[in-house]
Amino acid sequence: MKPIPLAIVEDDPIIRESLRTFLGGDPQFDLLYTAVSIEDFLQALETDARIVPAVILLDIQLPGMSGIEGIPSIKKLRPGVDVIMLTTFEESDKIFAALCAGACSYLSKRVSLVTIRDAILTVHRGGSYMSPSIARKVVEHFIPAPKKDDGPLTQRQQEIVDCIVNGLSYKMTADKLGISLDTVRTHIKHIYQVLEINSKGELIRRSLDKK
Amino acid sequence: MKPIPLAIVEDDPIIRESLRTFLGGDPQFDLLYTAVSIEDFLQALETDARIVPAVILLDIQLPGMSGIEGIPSIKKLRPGVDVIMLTTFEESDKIFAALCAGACSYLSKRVSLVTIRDAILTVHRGGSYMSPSIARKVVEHFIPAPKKDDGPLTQRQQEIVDCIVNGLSYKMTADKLGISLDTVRTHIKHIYQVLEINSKGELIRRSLDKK
DNA sequence: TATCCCCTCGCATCAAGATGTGATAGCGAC
DNA sequence: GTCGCTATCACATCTTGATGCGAGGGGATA
Repeated sequence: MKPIPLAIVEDDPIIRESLRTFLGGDPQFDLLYTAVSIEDFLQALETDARIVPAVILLDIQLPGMSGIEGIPSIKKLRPGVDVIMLTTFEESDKIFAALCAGACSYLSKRVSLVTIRDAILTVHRGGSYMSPSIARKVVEHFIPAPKKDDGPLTQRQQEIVDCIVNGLSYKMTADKLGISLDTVRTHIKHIYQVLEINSKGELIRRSLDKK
Repeated sequence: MKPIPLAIVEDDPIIRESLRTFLGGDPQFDLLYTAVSIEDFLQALETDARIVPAVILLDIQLPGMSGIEGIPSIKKLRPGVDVIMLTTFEESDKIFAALCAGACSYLSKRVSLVTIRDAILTVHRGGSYMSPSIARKVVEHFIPAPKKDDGPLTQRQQEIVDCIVNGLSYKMTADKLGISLDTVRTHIKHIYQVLEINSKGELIRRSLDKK
């Protein structure tokens, strides 16, 4: 198995050297570059085409451009790279921002060097490793989805709304529900009063937002 | 440390017995119940109030009600429980369905018993463990977000659309952009042709969807 | 029973949107 | 220069939507 080309972007000298010593000394890896900032790293990538890491360990808290902000630029220069975020923070915001930016793994800095090593191997095999507490936050992100209050609408009113939101006209809605056009109008009227809105546009926007 | 109360729902006798033997023999756990189906398990939870597991190992592929379908019912009877899905499948659909239903961990059945044990401990500590390939799929779910094509609209057309989507009428849009009402109409006409739609509702829905 | 809410329907009116036909003008491409 | 695209404006017509007023039937509840 060929060694995995690596890069590290970390400003803290203690952690950086610790990583460099541990990973650089492991024959499974080929540590190509160690940067102290995104700017530094981008510069290196631009000037030296030989730096093509498969995996990057990226600190999230960096002087200048943050790790998250840097991901797009890095991916632009080295599209295939997998990014592992290293961080002391576990705020949901940062986690999701990093994942959305293209990070594929997110580790707390408190984990052991062995765990980091394993995470690199996992990522390089096409997997992903998240610290347990971070994984939990990610998982919980999916749960609030089913939390949608249907508003104070009656069941019938909700049916009307569904039709309208799905693009049906009042007439088509009337046909579909087997009621008269005027009845649909009446329902809409009441719905608008209850929801305190006054146009189909707002109704659609409102319905789409909560889903 | 008190043993962690467990329950297992698994129809395959081999896997079930394997889990039962391994986990049941571990003093860290207190294996309260082993069910072969959701129906069986729900029945047990209803009739025996002493069955209050902290963690449930739940097969996703079960005869009768599937594991995913069963999660809401289980959570209803035992709200605080953490659910770990065990599965041979790694389809994104199933993963997200399970997470949305309230599962907090998702393991491939191919992992070792030790990994399952560790996952239980992790989950019970408030974390989450996902098999690497599954974690990767979860992570990738976040990435396609920034993929929004603004459509083949010209810049001017997009301005019109923005106004409309923000709730302005044609007249208000005309005033805001400093053009005549008829011009707005003309633009809308062209926009509808290009987008192949034919109502304001569709326009709004379409615009909101991609954001 | 009286009351309230929900669903149903009708009519009327005005505002807004959808659609067709046609015209003028600037700008870049061929 | 002509062609094509974009942006602008006008007029006409028809459909749709928003809103007010009124009304009857059914079910739940006090």
